[in-house]
Amino acid sequence: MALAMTTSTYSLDDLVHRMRLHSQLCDLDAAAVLGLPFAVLAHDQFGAIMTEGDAVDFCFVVLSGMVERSRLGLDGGKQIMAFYVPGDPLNLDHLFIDRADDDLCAMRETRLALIARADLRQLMADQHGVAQAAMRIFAVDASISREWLVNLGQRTAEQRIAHLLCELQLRGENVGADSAGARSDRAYATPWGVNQVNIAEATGLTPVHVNRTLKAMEARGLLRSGRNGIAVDDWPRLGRVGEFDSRYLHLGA
Amino acid sequence: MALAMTTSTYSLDDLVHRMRLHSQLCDLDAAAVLGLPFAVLAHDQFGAIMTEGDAVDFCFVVLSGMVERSRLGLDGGKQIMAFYVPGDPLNLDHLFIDRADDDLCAMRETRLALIARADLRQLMADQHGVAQAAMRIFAVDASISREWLVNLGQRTAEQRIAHLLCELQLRGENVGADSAGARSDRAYATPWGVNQVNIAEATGLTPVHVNRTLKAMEARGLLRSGRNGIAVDDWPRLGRVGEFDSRYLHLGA
DNA sequence: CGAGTTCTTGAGCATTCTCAAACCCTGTGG
DNA sequence: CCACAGGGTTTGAGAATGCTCAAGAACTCG
Repeated sequence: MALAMTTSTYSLDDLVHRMRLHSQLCDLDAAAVLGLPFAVLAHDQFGAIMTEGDAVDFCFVVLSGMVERSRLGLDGGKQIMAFYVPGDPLNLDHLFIDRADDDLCAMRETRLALIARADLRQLMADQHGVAQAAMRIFAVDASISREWLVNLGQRTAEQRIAHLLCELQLRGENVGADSAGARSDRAYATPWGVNQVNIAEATGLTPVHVNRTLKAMEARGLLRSGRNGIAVDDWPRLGRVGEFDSRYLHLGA
Repeated sequence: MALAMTTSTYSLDDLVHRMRLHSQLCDLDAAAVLGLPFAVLAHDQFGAIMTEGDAVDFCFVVLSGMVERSRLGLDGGKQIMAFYVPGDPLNLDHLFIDRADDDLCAMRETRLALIARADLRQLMADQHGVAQAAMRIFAVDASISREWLVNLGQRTAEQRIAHLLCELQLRGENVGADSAGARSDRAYATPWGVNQVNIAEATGLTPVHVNRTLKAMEARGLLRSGRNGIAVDDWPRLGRVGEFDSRYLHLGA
C-alpha cells in the first residue's frame, strides 16, 4: 500500500478548481473545502486503492497522478469505466453507498487526499454551496460514463480512440488553476501514463487493434504515436473524427 | 406531448418502494414523499419527454409504462443508456444540472409524475432520510450505467443480451409493493414493450444480429423468442451465460 | 383487405479478435 | 561495458464475430 503523511505540503486547491469548473463557489465555500482535514496516501503504479466489495469510510481526491476505475469480467477482461485526474474526487458515491462497486487503481505514481466521510458530509450539510458543487461533480461524472456508453456502443475503433483522447486532453487542460501555463504543450495527450493497453481497456478494444488503429491514424496525419505517448497537432480535426462534442463534460461554468 | 391531469388517481407508492429497495426509510419520510404535490403527464409510445439541451424544471417519476434514456450519434445511431420502470425517477441529475444531457422517451403508453424541482429540493433539505434515499438511487443508477459499460465493452452479443434480460427481469420483479404477486409469470421478460430493436439500441448491436442471436439462444434452449416477447424458464442459467451478478443493482436493503 | 410494425432469413463483407513472435527502449547487474 | 530482463509497442496471418443490404413473413389494427 502506502504511507500516510503530514498534510502541510499538499492542498485541495485542485478540488476547488474542479468544483469551479461546474459551479459558482463563493469564497466562503472554497475556504471551507480547503479547510477540510485530510491525510495523504501515496501509491505506486498499479497500486490498488480499493477493490469491489470493500467497505469504505473515506472519500478520496486525486492530488497528483492518475487513477482508473475498472470492473473485471469473469473471463479476465478488464473494462476501465473512468479516469480520474488531479482535483477529481474518486468516490463520491461512497457518501451514499457503503460497499465499493468497482476497483480503483493508480495508473502511475499517485497521491491521494483521504477525507473522512463524516467530515465531508458535515461540510455539505453546513455549506449548501459545497453540497451543490459536489453533487454537480457527481452528476457530471455520470454524464461522462453515459458518453462512454455511446462510445462503446456506437463508434468505430478509430472514433473511440479519437473521442477518448479528446476527453483526456480537455480534462487534462482543465486541471489546476494554472492550467494554461502548466500544460502549455498542447500537442501531447499522454504524458499521463496512459498507454495503449489502457486505451484498449477503456475503449473495449484489444491492445493489438488499438495499436493498428493508432498507426492507421498516424498514416492519415491525425496524430503521432510512439513510445513517448501520443501527439496531436490538430485537435479540432481529431474531435470531428471522434464525434467529440464537449458539452457532456459541462465545463462551461 | 400530452395533458396534465388531476393527481387523485395516482400515487408515488412505487417511488417509495424503489427507495426502500436501497435504503431504510422511516414512516415519516415515506409519508413526506407520498405527500409531494405532483402533476401527471400521459405519453403515447415514442413520446419525447425531453431532448438534449432542454432546460428542465421538474423531476419526473415513472408511474406506469417504460422510458428510455438515449443519446444520438451523428451518423444516426441511437444508444440507449438506461431503462426506467415504474417507481424510477428519470432525472435526479436535474436537481444539480440545468440542461438535459440526453433524450428521454416513452417506450410505450406511459404516465409520469412531475414534481417541481423546488419542492423536491425542499423536501430533501427537510427530511434527511429522503435526501439520502434519493442520492442512493442516483448512485445506484450510476452503478448500473457502469455495468452497461462492461456489457458493451467486454461481452459477446449473446452475453450482452442475456445480461440485459436478467437486469430487466430483476428490476421488473421489484417494481411496486405487490411485486411477487403482480408479475407472477416469472418466465416472460418482455411484456414491457421492449422489442428487438430496443435491445439492439441498448446493447450496441444491430437489430438483425440481435434477432439471429436470440434464435441461436433459442436453439440452445436458453429462452424462447417470438412476437409475444421473450420467455425464459431458467433464469439462473441465463444469468450464468451473461455473467450476471446482481450486486451492482444494490437491491439487498 | 391493406397498411404498418416487428420479426425472420439470406448472402457477402468488414471490422475486430486471437495467437504468436519480434522489436525497441530503459534500467540493472555482472 | 555488455548481457539481460521487462514493459510497452509493432507486425503478421488466419479466423470470427457482427454488419450491410435486401427482401420476405407474420401478426395487428383500422
